[in-house]
Amino acid sequence: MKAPEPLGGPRPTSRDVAAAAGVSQATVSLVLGGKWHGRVSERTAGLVRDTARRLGYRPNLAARNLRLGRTRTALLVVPALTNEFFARVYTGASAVAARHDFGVVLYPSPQGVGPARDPFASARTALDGVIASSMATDALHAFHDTDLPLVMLDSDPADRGSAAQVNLDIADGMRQVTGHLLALGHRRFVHLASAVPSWTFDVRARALAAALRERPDTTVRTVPAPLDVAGAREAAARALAAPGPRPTALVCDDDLIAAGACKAVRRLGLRVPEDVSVTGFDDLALATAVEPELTTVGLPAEQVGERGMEALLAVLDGRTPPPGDLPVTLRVRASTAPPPRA
Amino acid sequence: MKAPEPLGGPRPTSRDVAAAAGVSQATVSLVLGGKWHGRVSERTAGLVRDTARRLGYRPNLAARNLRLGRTRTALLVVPALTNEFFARVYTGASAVAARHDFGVVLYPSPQGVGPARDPFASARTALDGVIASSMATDALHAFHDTDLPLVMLDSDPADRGSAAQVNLDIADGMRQVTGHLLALGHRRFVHLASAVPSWTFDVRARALAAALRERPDTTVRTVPAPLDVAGAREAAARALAAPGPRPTALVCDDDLIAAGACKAVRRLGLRVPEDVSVTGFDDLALATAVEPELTTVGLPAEQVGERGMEALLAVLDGRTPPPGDLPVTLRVRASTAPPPRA
DNA sequence: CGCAGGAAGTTATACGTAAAACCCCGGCGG
DNA sequence: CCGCCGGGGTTTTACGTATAACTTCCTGCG
Repeated sequence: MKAPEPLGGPRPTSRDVAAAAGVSQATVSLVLGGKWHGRVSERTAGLVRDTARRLGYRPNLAARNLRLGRTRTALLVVPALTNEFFARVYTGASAVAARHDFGVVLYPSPQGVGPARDPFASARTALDGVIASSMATDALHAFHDTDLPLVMLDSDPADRGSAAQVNLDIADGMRQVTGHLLALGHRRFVHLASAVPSWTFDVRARALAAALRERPDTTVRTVPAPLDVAGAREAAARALAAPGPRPTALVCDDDLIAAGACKAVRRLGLRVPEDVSVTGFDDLALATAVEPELTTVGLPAEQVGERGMEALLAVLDGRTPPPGDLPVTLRVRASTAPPPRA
Repeated sequence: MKAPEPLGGPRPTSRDVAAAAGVSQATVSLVLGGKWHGRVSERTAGLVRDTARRLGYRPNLAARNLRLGRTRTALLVVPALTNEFFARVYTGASAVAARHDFGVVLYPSPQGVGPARDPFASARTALDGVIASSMATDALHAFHDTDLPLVMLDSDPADRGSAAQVNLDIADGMRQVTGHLLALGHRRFVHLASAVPSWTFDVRARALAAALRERPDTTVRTVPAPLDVAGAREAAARALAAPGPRPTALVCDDDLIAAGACKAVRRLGLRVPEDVSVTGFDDLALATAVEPELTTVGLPAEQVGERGMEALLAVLDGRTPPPGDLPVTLRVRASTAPPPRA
């Protein structure tokens, strides 16, 4: 009836449990490991389990990891968790991991770009594999070199190497956005493009350019914008103040940029969407919090994490992860409308 | 000149390095561990380091953790990473950890409430300590029982037990909000209160009630609201549609709720802040993305994480973490104004 | 009666590291 | 000439677990 090791005393080991139960350490390991059928009697197994519970036994994971040579732990590399998209990716990956008795540890790669510092210096535990999201090309080399199974999320197929990949059909998203705006009658576009160099943004730019190239009556200007509302607002303000006819549609690489763009439009005394249409990307919580609600592209972020983790598990299992991009969906809301008749 | 273990071959161990360098494993461990001064000659040390680099040696962390009995890893328990506040807490904790050569692994406690499933089942590595944020009382017991050093963030002092605590001066934040609104002339309040049972929300309610109790000419009604924009909007709509004189100020437990409240107000054809003032809490990115920008209470989320990690390190070091709540700041923006003159 | 074979364990070993304890040798003070 | 010291290592052990290999006992069968 005494508390399980009230304090001070070191944690009980499987040997302690064995001694208390009057069996050998191997038996304890067998029973608690679940693979004792036909090796240990029901009665002994029960006794062992009770004793373990009574002593408050918890297996030493460091020892187990050493013995097994695996840790059932994956490293998830993300640029920044404060970005809702990556928080959702983590959530998805973590959920699948939990289901397979896996753990996920994060490596917040410094500013999402540049030659990330050695992530393994930060990992305090051995890893079974790596899931890297939206990494810059050069940063990836650090991983390719480690012979650890690698899954890349939302990243350039050209960097693929021997890694598995889980990608979003970003290009299709941008095509849908463009199609939607063209159908509404827009012809003069500004692309508020993220300044962060990353495949996920390059694809947006290329898809937009490709779509408009087929329509000679359209114009588009690309303006770089930082990935935050205040900075994006300024960038958008400058874009709108530029000489020449005013653009009727602002195509933004991200919802944060779109929110900033909306503010810039209104600051000029114009209305969204009557005077200027604005589109976002990602469909963050923000998109339905602002007014007007943003027309944007919904990305299945959790699914990216889930598929990423599943791919890693597949690789670890010697299987080949299923190919195929994840579909994205255009969410038409209130920030887009036909251009003014001018 | 050959690549460090191109593939296939198992990772080299310290023994492999020793063999290649023609020294004993102990020497390798000594040199790479950095504590060899006076034990190993400069020349040998250099040789060992070169050999290790050449073979691409990485110490097996599972073995090290086992040997040392410590992992330099902390568990951070958070309700949900998609909540920007907790993502920032993680960021802060992680930064301090990295500086001290520590790791942080997350445990996303299911829906932030209820008797969390055993977090140690999910941790695939042994832990040196736990940082638990905004936990429900009962869920904490699971941790108190483990004899692991525990730091609690933003949680009820009554649940403190033997753990260290890092708290925000939430009550002061709510006092400032209330003071600001009273000074503007508001008298009829609605408190849109989070339905999640948690100390951080209870304090808001108590502080608001206490502040208004001193002013007999005020009225306040408490309306529960979910922690998302859409749900909060509905809750706010119901509150505004209630019989009796319309409230002039909506005090919200969270920026998400405030954003929803703003939308509800406008849906009724009213304006924020001319007809109804709205205040938030947390100062998320959202607060400056919506229009009007939200008057809210800024919480130093990163600092919470930093102080939490520092407190844990202190405890592990046998020191006593410094007490004292972290200050919060009222951010007066555009969503509050004097009430209409009726 | 003898022995195969299964049930129920036990003994022994390996995982890779850190570090305590030990060893050897050259120089130096007594 | 002996003993001692310290620089520069090496040998050895322990950490706690999982599991392969081995033992023992019993039962059933030919």
